[in-house]
Amino acid sequence: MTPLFYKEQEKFYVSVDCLILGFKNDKLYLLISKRKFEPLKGQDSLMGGFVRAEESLSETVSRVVFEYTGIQDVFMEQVGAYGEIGRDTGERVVSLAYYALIDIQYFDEQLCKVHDARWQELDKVGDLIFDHNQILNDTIEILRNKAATKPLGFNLLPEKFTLPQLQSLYEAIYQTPLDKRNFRKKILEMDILEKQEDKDKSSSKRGAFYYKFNKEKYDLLLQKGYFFSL
Amino acid sequence: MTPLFYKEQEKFYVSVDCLILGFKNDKLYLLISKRKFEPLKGQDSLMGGFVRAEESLSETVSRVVFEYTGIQDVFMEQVGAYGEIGRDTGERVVSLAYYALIDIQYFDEQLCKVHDARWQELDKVGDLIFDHNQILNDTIEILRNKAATKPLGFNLLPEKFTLPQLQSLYEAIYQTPLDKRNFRKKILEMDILEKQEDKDKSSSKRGAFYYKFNKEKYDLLLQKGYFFSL
DNA sequence: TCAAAAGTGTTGTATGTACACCCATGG
DNA sequence: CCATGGGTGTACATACAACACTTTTGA
Repeated sequence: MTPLFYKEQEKFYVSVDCLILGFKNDKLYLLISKRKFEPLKGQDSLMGGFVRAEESLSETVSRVVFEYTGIQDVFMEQVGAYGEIGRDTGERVVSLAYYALIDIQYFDEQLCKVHDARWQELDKVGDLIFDHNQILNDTIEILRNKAATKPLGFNLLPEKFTLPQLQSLYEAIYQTPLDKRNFRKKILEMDILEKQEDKDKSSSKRGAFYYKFNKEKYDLLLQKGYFFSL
Repeated sequence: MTPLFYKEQEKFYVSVDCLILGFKNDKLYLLISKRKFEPLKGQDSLMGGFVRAEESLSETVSRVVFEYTGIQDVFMEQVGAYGEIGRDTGERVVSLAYYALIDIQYFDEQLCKVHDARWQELDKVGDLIFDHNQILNDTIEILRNKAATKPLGFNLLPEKFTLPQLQSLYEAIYQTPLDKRNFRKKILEMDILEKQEDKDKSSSKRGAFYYKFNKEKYDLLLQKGYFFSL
C-alpha cells in the first residue's frame, strides 16, 4: 500500500503546543502548566500533546484545549512549526504551535488542579521549557498584527460586553493606552456592534451599555471590500 | 535514552514544500515540477522533500531550494504546517510550507531538464497535486501582507535595480497598478536606497538610474522605531 | 453630595491620492 | 526628429491624533 519511496524516509514525533489565552481583570493571561513527564518534569510549559494517527492537526489542538480548559469549539490559529533538532531535549519532536482564544468564564477551574496549571499574566510569564518562550514571543507578534485587521478580540470576551471592556482588551493586546473617544468613534463607525438595552453595573454606578458583535454584519461588509481596523 | 512517554507515541513522515518565486519580464513566476514518484507521478507539484533526521526544517528547505535552483543562502520564510490526514494520497505526511525568494538571474536553467521543472506565471498556475493550490493561495496572502511592511522585495531583484523595475515588482505582488510619482516619492523618502551613477539602458533609450538597497541603513532606521511601508 | 466611571465633538496635522508635462536618447 | 520610457511637483481629500467637560448614580 505505502509507496516504496515513502518507506525509505524517516519518521518523527509530531506534537502541538497550544497557547491558550484568556482575558480578565483588564489583563491577558496565558495558561501554563507544570510538565508531567521527563525530561524537565515539573517545569513551566505550554499546553501540549502528541499528534495521533487518526487526528488532523487541528483536531489535536481541539483535544488538547478541551483537555485543559473544558471548552470546545474555540477560536484557534496556527503560529508556525518548530523543528530544530535539539529543541526538545528528550527526543526529536517537530512541534506545531497554535494559539487559542477563549472566553475565560467558561474555563473549568477544577482542571487547574488536575493538570497543575495556572493562568499567568501574559507580560509576566517567566522561563518556559525548550523553545516555548520563543513560541510565545512569535505568538504575541502575530496576535498583535492580526488583532489590528481581524475581529479576533471578541473571542476573548463574553457574548455581551461593554465598550470600556473592549477598549481595555485592545489596550492589553497592544500594551498601550488608547484614547477613549477615538476608540469608541472608530469601533462604532464600523457598524459591526449591536447596542443592547441593558447595562453592566459591575464596574461603575452609572453602568455601561452592553454590546454584541454582529458576525453576520461583519461578513456582509467583508464581501463589500470592507476592512476591519483597530 | 528516549523517555518512556515518547515511545508510546506515533511517528509521522515530515516533508517541506517550497514555493520558489522569481521575478522577470515584470512578472512573478513560481517554479513547479512534474512529480517524480507515485502517487500522482507526472502531475504538477511544488518543490518538496522529506525532512531527514540530521536536518532542521530550514536546512531541509535550503537543501531542496539548492537542489532545484542551484542557489544557496536564499531568503525564505515559513508559510505554515499542513497536516490533514488524507492530504497526501500516498501516506500520511505532515508538510511544512516555506516560500523562497530568489534572484532569478542566478537560477541554473539546466536544472529544469533534470527535474522536469518550469517557471509558471504566478497568476496562471493551474491544478497542483494534493493541497498545493491551497498552500499557494496562503503564500500569496502572506507575501502581500509582508511585502507591505518588510523590504522583502529586494530579494527578488538583482543587487542593482531601477525604480521602474522595483515599481513593476510591487505591481506584480499586489496585482494593481501604482502611481509612478507617488511610488518614487514614498520609496525615496524612506532613505534606504542608494542611487548609483550608472544606468540601465536595456529597456529605454534614456536609461534608468540603478539603485541599491542599503540594508545597514534600513537596520539602523528599524532601531529608531521606523517602519517600512509600501 | 461626591467619587468614580461612562459618555460625547471639534480642530489641527499628517498622510495618501490624483493628476500632466518635460527630459534624454537611440534609431 | 520623433517615439519611447524616465523623471518631476502640487493641490485636494481623507484619516488620524490630541484634547476636556458633562452625566449618572450608589454609597
